[in-house]
Amino acid sequence: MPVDPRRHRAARHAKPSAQPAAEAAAPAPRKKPITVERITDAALEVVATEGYDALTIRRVAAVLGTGPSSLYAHIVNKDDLDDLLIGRLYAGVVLPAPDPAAWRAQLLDVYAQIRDLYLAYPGVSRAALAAVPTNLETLRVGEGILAILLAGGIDPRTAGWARDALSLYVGAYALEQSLVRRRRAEQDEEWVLSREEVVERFAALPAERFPHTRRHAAELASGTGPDRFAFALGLLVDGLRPAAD
Amino acid sequence: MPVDPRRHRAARHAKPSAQPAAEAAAPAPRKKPITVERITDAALEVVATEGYDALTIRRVAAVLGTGPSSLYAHIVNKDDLDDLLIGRLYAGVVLPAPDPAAWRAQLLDVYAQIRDLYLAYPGVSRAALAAVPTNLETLRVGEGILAILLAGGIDPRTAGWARDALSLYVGAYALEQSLVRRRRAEQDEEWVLSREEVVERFAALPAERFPHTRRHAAELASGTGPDRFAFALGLLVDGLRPAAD
DNA sequence: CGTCCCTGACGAACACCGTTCTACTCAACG
DNA sequence: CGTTGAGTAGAACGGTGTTCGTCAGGGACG
Repeated sequence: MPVDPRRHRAARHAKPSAQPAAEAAAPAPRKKPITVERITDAALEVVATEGYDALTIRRVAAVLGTGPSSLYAHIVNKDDLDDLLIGRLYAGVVLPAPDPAAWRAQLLDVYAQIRDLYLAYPGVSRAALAAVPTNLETLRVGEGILAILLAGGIDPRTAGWARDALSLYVGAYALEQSLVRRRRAEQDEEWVLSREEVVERFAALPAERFPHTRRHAAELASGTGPDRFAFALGLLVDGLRPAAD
Repeated sequence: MPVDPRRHRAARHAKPSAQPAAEAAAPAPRKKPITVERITDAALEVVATEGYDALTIRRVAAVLGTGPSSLYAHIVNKDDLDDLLIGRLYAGVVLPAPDPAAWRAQLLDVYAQIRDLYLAYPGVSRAALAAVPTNLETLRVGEGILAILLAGGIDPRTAGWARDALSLYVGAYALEQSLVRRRRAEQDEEWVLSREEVVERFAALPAERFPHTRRHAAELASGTGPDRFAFALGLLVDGLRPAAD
């Protein structure tokens, strides 16, 4: 049995039943052995250049110059690869030391980091939304966000729920934004629209069925992606009131 | 050319350049011809019973007792099938007559309908998040939501952005919820956890790296899905203030 | 009535996907 | 030197979306 990648996977998650985990420091590989490290690198490269939809086992194997079956000695699954990927991504999130005076700004900053990460790797937010929540790196970021909220005087239960809501929104926002950009990139289809076209099309709707969409077409199409992002996060964050001010 | 399903697709969306669209009312099909209607029915049935992941062209064709290629005379794409699906789903959403005195409750009611729809057809929210926003049925529901917000005195631009944010959150919520339920259904894996197990695992995290997650494990795992849904929607909706009260 | 033609249905096939089976290489160890 | 076992792969299986070429059948027309 080739070391059983399931064991490696377990080590990347909150431990089910504290095992000391047999230490095995591989000392000096000679040529270029396939490692979880290199697989993750290759996967990240694929996602960065071609988007998450292009992230297939075969594509990653091709980057490493081998066949698909070679990866299965190191990863369990495609799901496992996704897990590796978002672990690596979240490892890059820098968490501020919680400052009770600036908790809102700190929160917005961390989520802006996550958003930019998602947008830099188009489509990964899909994997992030589907990720098992016990990945150690996502737990680390979650702990950091929780720390900021608690420092802001938010009670623990509310903080946990707010963290959930914010994470869900950011994931969905990035997913939609990635889809829009992809559609814009494949502009061979006629389904991509400029802002003016959207306004025009809304304004052309039958007045009796779509009076408001018609009348306010310009306002509906207004605002850039980041504007809408800031608006939604503001709504969520501003609704949080420190307990016993 | 077999009628070109692209034309049918276009008819289901906000029109790009108002064409009268040649009327062709097929009067009396004799046996059981394949229609867009029947394809949509079959697709809905598959999703309801086996989830969105099981929705494949072949699966739908099998329900109709034919091969996969037969569908391509009526639909353009798998994407088109998704479009049909969410159009049908949204057609079932009932929109209240906007009441300025009850706009918050009306808003929550409509989004609860959408949430329940998504949860009744596990995974469809993925298709909904990816849907082209010009589908006529989604436009109809969007118009209804907009009407409620405007009746509540929200200014048009804010209303549009709020509608976006709410829709994104509801979609992401339903997606995550569907995934959780699916994982719970395939409990052969050890990656499914009861609430007690989650608390236990959080409490077992290293104290120096995860102090808050550890201490507030119970609060973090508290609350049912609907609780968290209501909390997040409350946060978003309560942040909206009628202009010039 | 006979013929044509066009529309919808469909089987086969293509390229790709995740995953598994099996064989093979090759360094480490007794 | 012989054995072992971990890591590397090639081939294959069953699945996916989509396209191609064929074919039946019925309405239109001479």
